[in-house]
Amino acid sequence: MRLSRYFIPTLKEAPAEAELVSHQLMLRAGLIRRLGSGLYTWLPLGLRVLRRVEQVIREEMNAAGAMEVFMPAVQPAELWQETGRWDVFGPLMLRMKDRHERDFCFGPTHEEVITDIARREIKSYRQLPVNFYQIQTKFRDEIRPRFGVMRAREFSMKDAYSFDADKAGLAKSYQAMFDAYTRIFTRLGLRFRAVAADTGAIGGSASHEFQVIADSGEDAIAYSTDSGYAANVELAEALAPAAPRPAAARPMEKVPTPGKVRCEDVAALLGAPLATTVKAIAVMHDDEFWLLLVRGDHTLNEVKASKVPGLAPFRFATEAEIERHLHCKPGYIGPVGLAPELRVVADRSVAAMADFVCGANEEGFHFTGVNFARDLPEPAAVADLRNVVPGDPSPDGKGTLQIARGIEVGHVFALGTKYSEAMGASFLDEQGQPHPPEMGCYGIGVTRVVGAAIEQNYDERGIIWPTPMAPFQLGLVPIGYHKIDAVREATENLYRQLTEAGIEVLLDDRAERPGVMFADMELIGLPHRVVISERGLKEGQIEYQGRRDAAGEKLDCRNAIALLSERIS
RNA sequence: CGGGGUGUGGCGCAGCCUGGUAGCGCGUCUGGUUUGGGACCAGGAUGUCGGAGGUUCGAAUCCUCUCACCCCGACCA
Repeated sequence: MRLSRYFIPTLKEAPAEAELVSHQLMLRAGLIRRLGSGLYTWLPLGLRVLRRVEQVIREEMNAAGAMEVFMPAVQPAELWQETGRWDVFGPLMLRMKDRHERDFCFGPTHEEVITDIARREIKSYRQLPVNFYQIQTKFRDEIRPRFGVMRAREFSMKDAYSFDADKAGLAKSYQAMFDAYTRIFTRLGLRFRAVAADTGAIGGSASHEFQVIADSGEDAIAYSTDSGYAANVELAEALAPAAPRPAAARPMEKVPTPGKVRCEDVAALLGAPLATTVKAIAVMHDDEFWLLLVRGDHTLNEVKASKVPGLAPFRFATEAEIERHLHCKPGYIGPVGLAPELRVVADRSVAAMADFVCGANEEGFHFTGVNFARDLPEPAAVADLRNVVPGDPSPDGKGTLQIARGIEVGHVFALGTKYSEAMGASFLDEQGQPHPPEMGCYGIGVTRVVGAAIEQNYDERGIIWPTPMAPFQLGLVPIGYHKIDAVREATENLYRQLTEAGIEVLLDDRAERPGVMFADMELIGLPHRVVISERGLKEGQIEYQGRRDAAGEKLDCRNAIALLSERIS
């Protein structure tokens, strides 16, 4: 490709709208342009990268036995009403009406559509197992689109759906996808980790997220220092403290804490460690008022809280509700002296505390030296309610946990029969008995992968593409292309030979100064660069430099093609 | 949805407080000189100052409404 006839609108300065490095670089390198909030046009260079990612995905999905299909982006509401998700999805789903006033949505996902195919077409166990995938544009009306293509509203996703005759088959299909994903992200040159993930309200037997490790990631993942354990913090279990609760040693006292609303402030005022305080979090389940207790230095994990029997779905209580039930303003509430009908759930670490500090249910006062059994009843329920923190013991008993940030680029999910049952899909087994197929679904955020790759691979000069994703393999930079015949001839010669060798070359044949060409080439991040100059040609040499190399290296013109082919393949 | 902020040429910004009819850098176009790290000189083009309404002799500037975009929050007892 000749740069003079190609379209790569690079920018010296990053537009103010971009905060994340990958977003800035994608704009500066001329990969994308924003159309509206969470909506991006992929320009030619960006699209080439996207196609590269898709290619790797297709190869590995096909190798894993999945078959590509292409489903409609726009879906009729009736399908979603069958599974009840027309109402469940809420404002995240973009809805529209056709000329007949029929309801449609722009598909945020495709379980309903593929299950509709399955119930029409899959009638016999002989047709199983089967796995369909597509690469499709999805739309999710995110609360807050941000970070460019990382959290866009319209985005490209590879989604696959497996159908099996039984749970053992599903486990196999799931593993096959897990392995395929591992190969895909490995081939793409990403540093990633598969982590156990929450199965959420959907249930199911297994779920893993594939997280690209990056400080800018929106997800927190916990991993063990000494074992393979890794899980999304939403899911990572906080074990109960190993030591039993100490005996009460101090009397309960009410102390004035005016204006001290946060645990940190109360602890500082009293000169007590934060870990000796307890915060009470008021939540509502319908009309029931619940108090959740976590240690002052811990934070509530809402996913875990929603797994407490009887609590889901819950929301945080309003100030008025808190005053009605506790006769006290938020900031001073606590578990002592509660009306018996109020429900209290203590985190495991709170249940092991003695002589702790908590709100006195009286504005401006806290209690110190509080003890279960003596000053208040033992908590009605004890559960794992908190987010793990670095240094917690690993749930598998090996080592301690550390926390890293990750960008979720893939998610595999064992669904079971939720959708097949809801939509009446069934097949006949060997005995002629009908069963709903066991389903799995498997997603990869294709557009997000591009952003995530940049987050992991850039320097002060620009992008550094992992080779399998690079839009071109090699950039050819002639110095004096338009002035010096020898340079132009050598360049054209090399360009032709490299192209014939199957290497994708971007030739910078613009009449630009060398500095501009170098800067642009580094910004767009091609892995290999060759410079051709008059002075080099006189020595019979050209100059090669890898994008990560500190300096160039001279190659003899006569065997340059062979040497370059070797490096690039 | 709540809070904050920003909309001025393709990009980055100044001007606004204290009204007088728009400016800087980059980019872009033309000519010339340059040519191994984002050149220099000269000349040029590009703005309904997000939109609507109002105040005023006069509005980018003041007022009202509105739209778009960005950031933060939604972990709080």
